[in-house]
Amino acid sequence: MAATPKAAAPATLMPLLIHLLRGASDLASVSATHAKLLKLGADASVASSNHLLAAYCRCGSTAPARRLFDGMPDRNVVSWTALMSGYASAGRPRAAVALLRAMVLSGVAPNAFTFSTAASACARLADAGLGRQVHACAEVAGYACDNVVATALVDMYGKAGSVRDARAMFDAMPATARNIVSWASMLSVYAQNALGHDAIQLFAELRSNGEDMAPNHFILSSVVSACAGVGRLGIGRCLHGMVLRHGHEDNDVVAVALVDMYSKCGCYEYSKKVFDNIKQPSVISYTSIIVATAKYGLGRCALALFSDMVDRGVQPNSVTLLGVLHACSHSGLVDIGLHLLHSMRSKYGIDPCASHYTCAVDMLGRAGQLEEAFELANEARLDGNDDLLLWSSLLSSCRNHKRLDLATKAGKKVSEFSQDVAGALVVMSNAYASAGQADDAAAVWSNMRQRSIRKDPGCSWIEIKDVPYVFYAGVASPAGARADDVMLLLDELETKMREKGYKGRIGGARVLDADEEVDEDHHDEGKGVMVGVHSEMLTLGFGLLVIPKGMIIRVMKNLRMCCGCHEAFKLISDIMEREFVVRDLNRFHHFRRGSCSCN
DNA sequence: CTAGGGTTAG
Repeated sequence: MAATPKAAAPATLMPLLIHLLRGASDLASVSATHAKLLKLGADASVASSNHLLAAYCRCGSTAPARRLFDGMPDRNVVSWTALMSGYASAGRPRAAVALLRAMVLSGVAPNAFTFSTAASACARLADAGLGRQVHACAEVAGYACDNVVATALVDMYGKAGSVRDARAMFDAMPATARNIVSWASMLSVYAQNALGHDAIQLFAELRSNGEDMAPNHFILSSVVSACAGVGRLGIGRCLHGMVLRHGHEDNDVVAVALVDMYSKCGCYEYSKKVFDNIKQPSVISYTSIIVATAKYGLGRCALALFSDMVDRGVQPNSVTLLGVLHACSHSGLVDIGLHLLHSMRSKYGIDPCASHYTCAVDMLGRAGQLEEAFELANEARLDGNDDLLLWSSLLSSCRNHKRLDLATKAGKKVSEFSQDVAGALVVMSNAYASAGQADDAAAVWSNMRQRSIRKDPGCSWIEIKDVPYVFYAGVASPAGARADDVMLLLDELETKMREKGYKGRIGGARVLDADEEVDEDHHDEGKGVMVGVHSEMLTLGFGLLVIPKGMIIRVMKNLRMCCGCHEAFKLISDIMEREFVVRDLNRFHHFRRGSCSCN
């Protein structure tokens, strides 16, 4: 019996169909091909429909894909997976995961492609619960040991914040199954979850037993960003070298990670150099250099970069505008900042959100325009945690400007929240303490103790020959930190500083005047809050001892640097004729010749 | 038909 033309058609049309669809990246040409196919009267085989389905999904058109899918008399695992992947990449991950259940119910067995797609949809949702269900299904179906599925699950657990599960998944993979993507995924899990030290350590493992796996741009960008997070300049520089050796310097993502790393390690000049080498900076490239410039207190310079960006036709996003506001805030450009806040919708089509308002309120507060700050805070009409953050920041400003009346108002607002308010309460306590109301300060502390609220301990660290040394206030120094020599040096410095009119103390216990690093053991009921030597001071002392003259001493801190230490650092830079860069929670201080870049 | 990277106030 001769083959009917209808049966022959798909076989002959298939290569043509694939060719046409491969070049079709927009809805118009995919539907044109679809129409042509229908006109030819070719019977829609499952394979050709799947190709069409995938083409619709590639150009992000899930609606026609869905219509096609619904009209298919037969659907195989490829049809289901193609549609699932279409939903996931079109920003509808929930619908994608729902398809997994539907396909099982309709009697089609998922394969490795299906499970990895489903896992990646759960990653987009950052939903570990749903992800765990997908993991269990994959396990039962025998696909959890497939290396692509396992890697997708590593990524899913990481994006959902379950770092331990991600690592367990990674560890369960046989060493031979771990390829460059598996390593890159695990590294990015650490980097994205602020576990820079773990990322750096895992990278070292990859280097020592990953044989022939040369680090690619995915790995380099993750590890560079891990260095940025923990301020490891030494490793960061070494990675920059690898980037150049492996020819990844033109990769935009790697470049951004380097800009960010240098800026967070206190090397603004290097950040700028890397940025200037980017041929066509993206929004993110511009944003990262604007944020870096802002953190360095170069507000005008940040604004110039911003207008440069707009002139070049690069559309700012919400993060960019936050960076620009931040720049205004830290350089006292209040009017420009407010104008930006109020014109961002009309000029750039971006609605100000909680972070923009908080930044603007902080800007007003910093400038001492506290009444205006209150007004804006009320105008913002935020809710929940956003509102708490905004009022806590305003409370800080009131305290910094010694406006106890307004601080009480803001403090009342803050205490209405039943959430973790440790930071805000410390600020409140210090507001009282600096206003000389030690009893009220002590009352806040005992209230905190009763509610068993604790604050993260402050710590500072420094990198010596690629080894980090971490110091805590009032706690034994790390091994090799020469604690006695450090204390001796600090005492000597204090004497010299006295001669220059310094009134504070750096060597012994004293009244706390900063909103951080409270060592409760030193707390003396009713007499004010006492602390030992601040961690940044210990770290600087150690740095002065071991880092040769002429080299910049780089100190990192997990909280904000306190005013007392800030003053002392300025004097010490003059006395010792040294330069230091301190990176604290949110900015840089470059000390040299008795002054600081932050003014 | 499948897995991975960068910027975010206080």
